[in-house]
Amino acid sequence: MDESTDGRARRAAEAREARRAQILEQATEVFATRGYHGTSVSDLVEATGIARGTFYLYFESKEQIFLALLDALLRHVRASVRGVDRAPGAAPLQEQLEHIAIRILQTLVDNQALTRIIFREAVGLDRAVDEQLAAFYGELQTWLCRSIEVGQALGMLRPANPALAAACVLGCFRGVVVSQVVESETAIDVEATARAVLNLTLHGLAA
Amino acid sequence: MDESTDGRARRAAEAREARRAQILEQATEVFATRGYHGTSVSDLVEATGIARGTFYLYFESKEQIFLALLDALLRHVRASVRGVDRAPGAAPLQEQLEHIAIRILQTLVDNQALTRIIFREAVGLDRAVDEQLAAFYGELQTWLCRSIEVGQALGMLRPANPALAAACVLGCFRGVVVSQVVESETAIDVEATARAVLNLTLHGLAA
Amino acid sequence: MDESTDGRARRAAEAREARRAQILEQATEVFATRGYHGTSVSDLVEATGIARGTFYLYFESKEQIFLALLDALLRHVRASVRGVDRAPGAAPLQEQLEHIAIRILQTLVDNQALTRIIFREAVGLDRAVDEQLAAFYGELQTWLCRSIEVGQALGMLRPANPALAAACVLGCFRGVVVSQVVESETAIDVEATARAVLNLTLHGLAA
Amino acid sequence: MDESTDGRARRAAEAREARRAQILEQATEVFATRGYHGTSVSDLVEATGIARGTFYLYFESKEQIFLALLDALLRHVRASVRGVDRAPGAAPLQEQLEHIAIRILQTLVDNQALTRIIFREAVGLDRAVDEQLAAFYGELQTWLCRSIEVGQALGMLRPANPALAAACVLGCFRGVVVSQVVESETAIDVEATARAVLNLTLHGLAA
DNA sequence: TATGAATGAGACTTCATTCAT
DNA sequence: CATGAATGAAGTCTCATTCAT
Repeated sequence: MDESTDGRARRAAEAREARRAQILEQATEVFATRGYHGTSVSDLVEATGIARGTFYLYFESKEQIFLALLDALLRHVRASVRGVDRAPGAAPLQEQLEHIAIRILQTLVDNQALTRIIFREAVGLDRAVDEQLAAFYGELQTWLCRSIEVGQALGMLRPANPALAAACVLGCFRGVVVSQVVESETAIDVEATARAVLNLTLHGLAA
Repeated sequence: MDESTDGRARRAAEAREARRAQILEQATEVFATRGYHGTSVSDLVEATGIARGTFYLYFESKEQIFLALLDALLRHVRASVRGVDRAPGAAPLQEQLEHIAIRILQTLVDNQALTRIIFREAVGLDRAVDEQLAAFYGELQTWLCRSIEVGQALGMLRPANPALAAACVLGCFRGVVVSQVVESETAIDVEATARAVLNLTLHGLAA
Repeated sequence: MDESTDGRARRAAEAREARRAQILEQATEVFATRGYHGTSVSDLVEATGIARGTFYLYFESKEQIFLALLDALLRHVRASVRGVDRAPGAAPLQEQLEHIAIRILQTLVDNQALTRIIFREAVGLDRAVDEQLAAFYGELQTWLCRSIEVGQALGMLRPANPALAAACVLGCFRGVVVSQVVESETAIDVEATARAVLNLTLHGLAA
Repeated sequence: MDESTDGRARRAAEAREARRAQILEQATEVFATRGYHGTSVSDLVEATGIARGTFYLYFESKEQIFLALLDALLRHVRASVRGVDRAPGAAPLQEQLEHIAIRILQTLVDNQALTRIIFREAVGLDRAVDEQLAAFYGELQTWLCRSIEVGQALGMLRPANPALAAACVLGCFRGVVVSQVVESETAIDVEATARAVLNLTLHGLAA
């Protein structure tokens, strides 16, 4: 009986998780299309075909489902960034950065709808969302800043205000993502794009 | 009587325009502080000290006053961009770009509140606002793209996908503006910053 | 087989009744603590440890379980009131009233939670609850009125509007119950309290 | 111009107050008929013929308008109770009490709808309402308790637990109010009723 | 019988906009 | 022109009840 009970409970939990994931997925589409403020809970339940009350069975509020969405993408992106190896015997920084760039870009391409939401809704939503995003960009900026400082210390990068350079690189990357992922409907060559961006970032546009 | 009527009418029109400008200016502060969705018409009339009804004598709607704001900044920025001289005998492209960068950055610094609004509220507001912004970025992107193509044709810039490079440059610039103007409270050295960005853009980060 | 079927049915009915009683008991506590409107069906099923659906197998609705609760207490109180003996050789009215008062007060003390519910939630809930309570108070008032009239006819009570006097006595008793049972947490001396109330009711406060 | 401005402002304030009072009055009827929980903001705006939003122009919430109602009655009742004179040369306590009883009863009769609300809705509404009522009853009980102690010290009242006696008197009065004002539709003789109650309270029912 | 996920009517509240003064 | 009270559509969220398993 324990077995059957456990089995039932497990199946229920799985079903619940599946349902939640399904709602989340469809909500992602709606948010990506209509924006955060343009999306009402009515829109969400209509899109998912569930009842108004059912929505609140799975998510506390509109803000919470959006935060869950955000979380999902940020987890992906953070995972892409992790794995930098500054140890002596490791691959050269440029190569590592290239892989990181490719991984991040690939993640964003794979989650186009989420990416659209984040890059379009930027800020000005709920306080919680703003903070989450600000914290994420802060992390990214800090990590990039450190990496640049290391590169400069190693003589691989030119002297330049690291914070400014980090903002520059981050913005550059962001610009490419916006134009290639957010606003474009056509598929892109992730590797080539990532390499091109890194190339421009490292060696500039001048002949 | 015509004269006096005209005079009265002119003075009235001027007074109206002055009042409108004054409302716009104060609204800018409010929008910059609270964001578009966080700002209610109540906030606006409270900040400007006019009556609710009066607001609608000067602006059709909350969306329209925001569009007017947007317009004001975009006009400024457009004016900064114009004036590129591709004629022979003109100043070298790099120098011209430097001046443009300085002018644009200066414009954004001078209109910090408006800049904050545009860079924070980005998109996802009203359709009209989105379209206006998209059109502006489109212009900028196109202009940059052409400039890069010209530079490549002249052999001054390396071969690279011009659209991608334009996105990169635009994003880079945007990143710097966000970190130095939007999110920072301290005054910056506009010329130095503009030069640094252009330098990084043209010659890259690598040693 | 008939026998075994009957036995099974009987045992099932008993089990059902036991379960119902158990739910009722726990619901009483919840209602007493949180009030009728402050108690949700969720609170009830949580407190009783049954599933939401199960609740509706035993009670038609939230209103019905509350009516059942009410019924339980009113049955108790009614039983306490019954047994007045106006026959010639019976104990004197005062003594009888004293016993009745003691019995009623004891019943209310023994069912403190239920008493709290009834005296706090008074009226204004559902129509059915209101009617039930109104009918009960009507009964009590009528019985008291009759008793007073009898007392007056026997020359034991002073002339006074019997309905008014009944309202007075009922209210007096109610006031004591509220202050001693509903709002107080400490145990009271039921007999002494009942006697004191009756004493005040019969002989007044004046020296 | 100051005058006209002041005049306009004053008239506006008066109009506002009048409107508020009108809403309050009609809301009182609705609450008295349907009870607190049975009354929705929709009911209120429907009864007053105003728009949904207009309601919130005058009252913060459903709870607040109810508290305003409560306040109105409690102010009346408190005013009736004040004015007890324990000075040496003052009127005898009984006479004073009689006047107080008359005044309070008259107040309740004059505000029948409000009285109904308070005596029916008793407790279990919002925390704020509960507290307000509890505080009021506490005051009354305390005042009565003190008065009884004084009477006992003066030898005018028999020895008895003052708190119990106060609960008794309060309940007695309450009972009469409920039966004569709340549940009855016919007009009553306030003075006679008040005297009768006081008489019963002081001298009891016994012959 | 027992379960608990699903339902959807309806509650409260906000706010962009209008209009009589 | 100026005013600000009034409007009501629309939004978020709750909860008593149902029903497929």
